[in-house]
Amino acid sequence: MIPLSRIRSEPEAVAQGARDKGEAAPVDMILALDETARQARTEVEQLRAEQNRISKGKVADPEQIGKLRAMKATIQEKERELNALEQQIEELLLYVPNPAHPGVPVGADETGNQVVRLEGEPRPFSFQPRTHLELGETLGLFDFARAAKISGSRFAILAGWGPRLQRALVSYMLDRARENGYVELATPYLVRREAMTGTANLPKFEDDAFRTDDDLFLIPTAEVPVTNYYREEILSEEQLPLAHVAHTPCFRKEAGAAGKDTRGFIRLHQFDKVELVRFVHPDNSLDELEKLTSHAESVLSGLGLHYRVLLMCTGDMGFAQWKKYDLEAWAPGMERFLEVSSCSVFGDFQARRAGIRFRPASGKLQYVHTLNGSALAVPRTMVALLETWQQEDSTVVVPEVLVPYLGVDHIGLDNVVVNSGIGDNQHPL
RNA sequence: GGAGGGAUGCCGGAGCGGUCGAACGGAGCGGUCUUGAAAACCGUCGCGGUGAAAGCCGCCGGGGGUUCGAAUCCCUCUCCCUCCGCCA
Repeated sequence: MIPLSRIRSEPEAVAQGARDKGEAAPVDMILALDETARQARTEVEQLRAEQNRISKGKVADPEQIGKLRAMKATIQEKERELNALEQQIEELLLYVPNPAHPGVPVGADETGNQVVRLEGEPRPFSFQPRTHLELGETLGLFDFARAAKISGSRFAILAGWGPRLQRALVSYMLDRARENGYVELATPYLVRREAMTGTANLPKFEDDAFRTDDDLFLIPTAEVPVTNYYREEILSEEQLPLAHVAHTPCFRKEAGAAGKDTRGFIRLHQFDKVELVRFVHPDNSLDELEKLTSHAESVLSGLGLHYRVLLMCTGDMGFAQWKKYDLEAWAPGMERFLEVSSCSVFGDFQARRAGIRFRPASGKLQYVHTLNGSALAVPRTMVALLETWQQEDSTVVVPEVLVPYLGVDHIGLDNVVVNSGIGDNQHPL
């Protein structure tokens, strides 16, 4: 949340920051309401001061009591007006986006993003690499038809080696994060409205989330429960930076993306993700973003995947982000880069909404800065992995770091996992 | 689901209609002492708004009400705890 004081002191910068992101900030409306509210506040406070002065100590004089009684009615009325104004301002403030850091390139859409670096080598192929869908067909990893039967489109069922590969990836990612100093949390997948507001998924993006009858929301990312972990708390300066990792499913309506990636494993209503979250001192949050990004990257390089790092431009970085990198892994079968991670720093934007502060050695309480990044989104990582490490016979070599987790060094036709016994219902081979 | 109890500053914990922004303890900060540290002692110490400052205003879980006056009384919401029931 952008504090009202900042909107007063630099309204044009805030408005421009919004425009750069392709959004409209209700800055003028806020300023107008604020002007009215300030006048009302002065009036109320003066009346209050008067009231306090008179009623200091016990009041016995009936004349005074009569006067106070009259004042009370006036104050109550004015105060009601003031409260209404303040509430409107608060509500509008929630719709003001976080202006990007000055170092972020201004751009309208993904064409404005900058490739910061390219890492690893695309693996050379002596044959035409297949897509993960073809590989999955051969190896019996996915079952989209039955997923649709049960849950509709954009859901996936993993089968055989599929779920095992997912578990291996998740374990690897979590262990990686722990090595990098992140304390693991296992969180609820349903959260309250306040938590969604804290990370700025609400109020503006309510349509993107699944909501229950009890006004709980299925988390769109572990960012929500983990960032809100320290909600309304005052941390000590020595605790910073705090780093947490969580593996959760993520639920997204993705209403805006209709018609894009409608089939397969790339865009799902539910997918697994390992998320890194950092709570840091405001003085070094930009350095912390580099650190966080490198932690996410270490998973990709560990898996031997070719990837690129993009600095997102203003128009493609989102409502709350201050600066953001995307990590995209190369999928040789599909011949495209897949977004497997977004690493962002939010400044104090989320901390203000969630009330996460710390006590500096001297001076007033300050808001922490928050960061988060996927490390990584599991399905797309799996796609890049399968497509990268496939062999000509459609088997897949398991990257060395995953072998201890998976227990085999390749996924193939010889060791494919099938049902057996009565009522045998084999996956496609 | 049923019956009770509770929510106070960074933390613990008093307060139960007026001088309470809140006793007391701990933590923190400043100091005395010490070669240094610990202990002990002294002092300081809630958050936010507004203001150059003095000050003024608000805040005792959220919202509403009673009253000249509410942390204290009433209503309501949220959360936590205890007991019973149900349940993986």
